[in-house]
Amino acid sequence: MSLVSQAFVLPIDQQTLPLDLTSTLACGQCFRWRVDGDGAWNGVVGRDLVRLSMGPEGLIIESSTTPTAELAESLAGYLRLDDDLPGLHARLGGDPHLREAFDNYPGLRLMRQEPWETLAGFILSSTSNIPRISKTVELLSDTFGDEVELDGIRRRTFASAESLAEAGEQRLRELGCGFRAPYLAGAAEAVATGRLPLDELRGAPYENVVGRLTELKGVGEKIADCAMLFSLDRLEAFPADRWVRKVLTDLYDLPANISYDGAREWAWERWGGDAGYANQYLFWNARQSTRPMRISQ
DNA sequence: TAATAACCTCGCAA
DNA sequence: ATTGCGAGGTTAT
Repeated sequence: MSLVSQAFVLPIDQQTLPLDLTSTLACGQCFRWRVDGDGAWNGVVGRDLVRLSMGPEGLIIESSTTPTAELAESLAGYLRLDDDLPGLHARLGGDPHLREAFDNYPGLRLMRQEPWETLAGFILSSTSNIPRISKTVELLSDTFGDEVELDGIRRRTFASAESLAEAGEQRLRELGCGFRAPYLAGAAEAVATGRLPLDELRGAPYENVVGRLTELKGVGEKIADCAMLFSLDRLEAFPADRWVRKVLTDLYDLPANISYDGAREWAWERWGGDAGYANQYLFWNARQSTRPMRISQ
């Protein structure tokens, strides 16, 4: 088994360090991870095509570049393995609705994705759905990304901001972006020119980051919150979409017409810096129990 | 400040 | 197979 010999195993103790690849990679925070026939997940992280699966001793990592301890460390950051999930479950588990979500998806983790890919993906999410977003993101990558190969699997890196800026609105419309095409092209231009330095936003105050992101046409508070929560280390971000808002009204008795800011303030009072995790667990639990998504391809 | 229509196209259900 | 509906929001009125 030459494949196994090339794999790197990152020890995982599910008791102290729970990790569930399926819920983490399928819960709607990322758009480019797929399960293959063996039940392993493959996705592109930076310039590497990576294949992940859970073995008895931990996370099995294969990569288009030789899997090393350094890559494993990088993926540990990508999967936010440093987040204390048991602690989170203990802090918020008194809430019966979160308790249910924790019990259903105990190893669901937020991720630390690349800011540009995340922002672009969620610009495309506007009035759309996960299958369509995934398809468009993949088409953009197939068109503008660089090929990477692992054990016969061929994928491409995500389309750079430069490539999408150069492509322009009309080309992005041809590739199925619809009315989001000018938004994506504009964001790509801002990032490519350095006018919007995404990586420098990581440490800035919350309101400043929201302010910078929402300067972009097509990026409102919800999409800004998604980019912040899924890629910019802002775990307090609370991207209340229609599913989460329905949870807030149906399960927590908040008024249906509560403002976006009102929902965020309410979440911060209740969950503080854990608001982002609460959001994702509630989103995925509601989404799966209402209209379960088929996890495949 | 708050409500409403328009925006592209595609996936999915009937 | 074909049709019709609604989709993880934002902007413009």
